[in-house]
Amino acid sequence: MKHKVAVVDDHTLLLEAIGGLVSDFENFEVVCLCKNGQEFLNKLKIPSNIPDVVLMDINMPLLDGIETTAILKEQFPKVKVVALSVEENEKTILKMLRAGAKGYLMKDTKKEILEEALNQVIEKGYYHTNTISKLLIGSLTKDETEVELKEREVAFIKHACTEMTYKEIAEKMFLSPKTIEGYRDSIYEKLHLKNRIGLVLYAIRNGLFEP
Amino acid sequence: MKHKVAVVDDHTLLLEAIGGLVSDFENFEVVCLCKNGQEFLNKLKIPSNIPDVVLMDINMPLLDGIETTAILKEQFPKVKVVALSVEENEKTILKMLRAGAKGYLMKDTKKEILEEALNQVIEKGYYHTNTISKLLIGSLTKDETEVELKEREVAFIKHACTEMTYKEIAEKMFLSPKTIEGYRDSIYEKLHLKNRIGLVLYAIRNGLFEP
DNA sequence: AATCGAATGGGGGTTTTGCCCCTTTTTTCA
DNA sequence: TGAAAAAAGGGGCAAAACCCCCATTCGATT
Repeated sequence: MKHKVAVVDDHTLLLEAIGGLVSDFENFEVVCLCKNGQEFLNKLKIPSNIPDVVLMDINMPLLDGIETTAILKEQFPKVKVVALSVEENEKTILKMLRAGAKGYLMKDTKKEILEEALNQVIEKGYYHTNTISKLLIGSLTKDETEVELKEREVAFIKHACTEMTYKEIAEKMFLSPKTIEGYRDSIYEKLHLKNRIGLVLYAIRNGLFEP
Repeated sequence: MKHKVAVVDDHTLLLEAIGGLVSDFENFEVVCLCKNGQEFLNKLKIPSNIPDVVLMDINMPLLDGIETTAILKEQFPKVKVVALSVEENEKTILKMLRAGAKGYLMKDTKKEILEEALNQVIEKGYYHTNTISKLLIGSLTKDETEVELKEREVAFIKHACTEMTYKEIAEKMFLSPKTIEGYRDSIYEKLHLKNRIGLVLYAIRNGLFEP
């Protein structure tokens, strides 16, 4: 019997194209094509839609791949998730793996590798390329002090990614300029930043701000 | 007789998947799958590889879609290019169209639309969605004063997208800090920027700097 | 030869930032 | 309830950024 595969990706063309690719594989059949996590989770209410493996994009509207994977892990722990992404940064990949993804395929994967990955996920429960394995090992040694930012700090950072001065940001946030400077100083220390340019780049690289 | 299609995309999986999709279309056959513009242009030396239509990604290593399209337009003006991209900014789309692309497909295209686009490009010579048409019209009314940046200014901007001070940038570029300030001032005026944050955002949004 | 315009560099000013120190108020929690 | 820890706010200072106007050099134009 063929293993069931679902594909979740907001880019319709890729969704259909990858679906087509998978349906050519001998051991697999496509049971579900969805444009985002929300739609996918809804479809799982019909048992015949429940797949063995999900090929999941990370950046999606409504419900992204990381959240979807986390919810899936709770509600359907047997369903394996293979992340399928087009250039992501290290932190995002790690988040996805922590959320419970059993595999991670990069953009430049051949279809034979995709088939191999699906087979391995079914048989061994996971599939990781060398690149991802190294990243995982690296993440263990790296100081995982997981700097966390407060709600107000994140709001401030978003404002800092504009041409406003701190005084203007203070007005926008109904706070004293001195408080804003306080946010800035503590953020700089936590994140080892030297100036506002560094802060803007941090915000962009970590998805706090979309340029 | 079937029309010949080439697909050029650095993401192997997408390349193969889209190739698979196209080869299912009735009027089309895939003659060429390439990972970048360089490889594609090389393959055209063999006449049987010359396609009627090229589905071309924009962001590629070695030779990107815009340059490839421009070269193709010179050497093989009969070959139609349809850009196929995953989230690009307005300016990039316009550059691609100016380079000679006859169509532009966005990420969320259904395969029926892809087939329709290919057919129309063959028959009418072009295919544009409403979104692109509006963008084209908008680009005509918009003040196309095409602010152009000098070579040195672009180099400076790239350095400005780091935590370096202007003095440090000056050292890196073997120039006086005052010259750097001069670059900055003239750029701010040309682009109507208020401060360095604005410059960084401009650089990112216009592809001068990859965050 | 005179002129123009770039590219480069400078003087001097104000504003904004970055970085110390500190106090008051509010929240949390043992 | 009382201590501790936050959040919010403040003073002051040096560095950096911003914004003027101006000088020199050098190659291209006419």
